[in-house]
Amino acid sequence: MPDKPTTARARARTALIEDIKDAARRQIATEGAAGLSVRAVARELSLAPSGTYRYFASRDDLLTALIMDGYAALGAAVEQAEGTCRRQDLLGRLRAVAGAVRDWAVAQPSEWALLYGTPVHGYSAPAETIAQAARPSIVLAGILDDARQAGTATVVTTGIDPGLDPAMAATVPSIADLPAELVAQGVLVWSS
Amino acid sequence: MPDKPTTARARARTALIEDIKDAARRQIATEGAAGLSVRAVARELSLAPSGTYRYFASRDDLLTALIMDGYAALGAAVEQAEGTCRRQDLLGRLRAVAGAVRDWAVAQPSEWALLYGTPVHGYSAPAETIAQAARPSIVLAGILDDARQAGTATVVTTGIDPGLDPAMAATVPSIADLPAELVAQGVLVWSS
DNA sequence: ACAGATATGTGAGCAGTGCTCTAATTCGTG
DNA sequence: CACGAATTAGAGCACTGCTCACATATCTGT
Repeated sequence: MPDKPTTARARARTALIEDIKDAARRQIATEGAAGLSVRAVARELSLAPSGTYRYFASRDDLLTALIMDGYAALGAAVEQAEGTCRRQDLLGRLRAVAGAVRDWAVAQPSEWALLYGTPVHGYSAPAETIAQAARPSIVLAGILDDARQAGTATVVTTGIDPGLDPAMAATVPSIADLPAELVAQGVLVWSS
Repeated sequence: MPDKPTTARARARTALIEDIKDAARRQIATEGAAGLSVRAVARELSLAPSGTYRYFASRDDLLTALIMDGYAALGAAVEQAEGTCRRQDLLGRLRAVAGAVRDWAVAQPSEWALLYGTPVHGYSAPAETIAQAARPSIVLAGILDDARQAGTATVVTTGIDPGLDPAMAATVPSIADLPAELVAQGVLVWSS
């Protein structure tokens, strides 16, 4: 919760942080996540390369911030889409979630690649990202939970070989179907 | 068909090329594709950084060679696996192909990521790679063709939403099932 | 067997990268 | 107004991909 009467310097700081992230996003869209250059961002904003380190401790930190923003945006989109459906309409909620993911992915391909593409370098997601990253899965779990309580667990269970994902299948037998659907969409998207 | 009486220099060349690729593969396995460093492989082989450029014109060229090798190996594995099945055993051939892909992917995760992960930087696959890349798909197409001729085209068509892949579905209506299966496996693999 | 052509390896050097550190400047507050 | 804190600039280190001129080893035609 940001205080309203913030000092001019603080406002400048948050604004510059946003500028940096925007420039970085722009650069990622054209050069790819691996081509993100702190110096290039600095150039685009006409400030010294070392200046950016006052706002992001490292290139990976910047990347993490972008990823967090991405997960938050995707999570919000998914939650919003699912919220338009009646709670009993399980299949509708499922389709809404899948559609939201797909729409978001095609609308922002570079962001999608950032979230679900092959990890960069030796980058490992910090702990604080998983909370945001889990949001779509939480929505999903909610639907499946309602489905199980309704006794229609196998509502859309397809012919996917159950042995494919032993871990998931063991915990929640009916979880394999939608991930497959999402995954198919995702791959279609980031492969084009 | 390599001539047997090759000159000593030529043999040294091909050997060194193989050494370079091996070192690069090793490095990719630990650092990721983005962390491939020409200088590092040069160090590992105790030769001058510029020396490597006698064998690969650029870092991207090296990467391309590794990708080609990967596709060739995967294609060979798929073809070999499918070859062990009787031609009439369509479902068996399908499972053989899917299993071969999965086994290969788990056995060489870094190679798999190299082939089907998010593209690196601004790297675009040269034309000569597509021939190798198509080999698994060709095997697949062969099975599906046999299936169609046998009149059992919908042998394993699952509940996957046909609208997901309009292009593919339009050309070959029954092609959507196995790719989904493969894709699910692939994502499971490279995400771990 | 001996030139001459050719392939190979070396080292310096350019432009770029992430990141650190020190010095100078600007800004907010007592 | 003056002091302390946040911000910026700039130099510098170690690394990257890549080019070039030069020396060396190897193959080839006579």
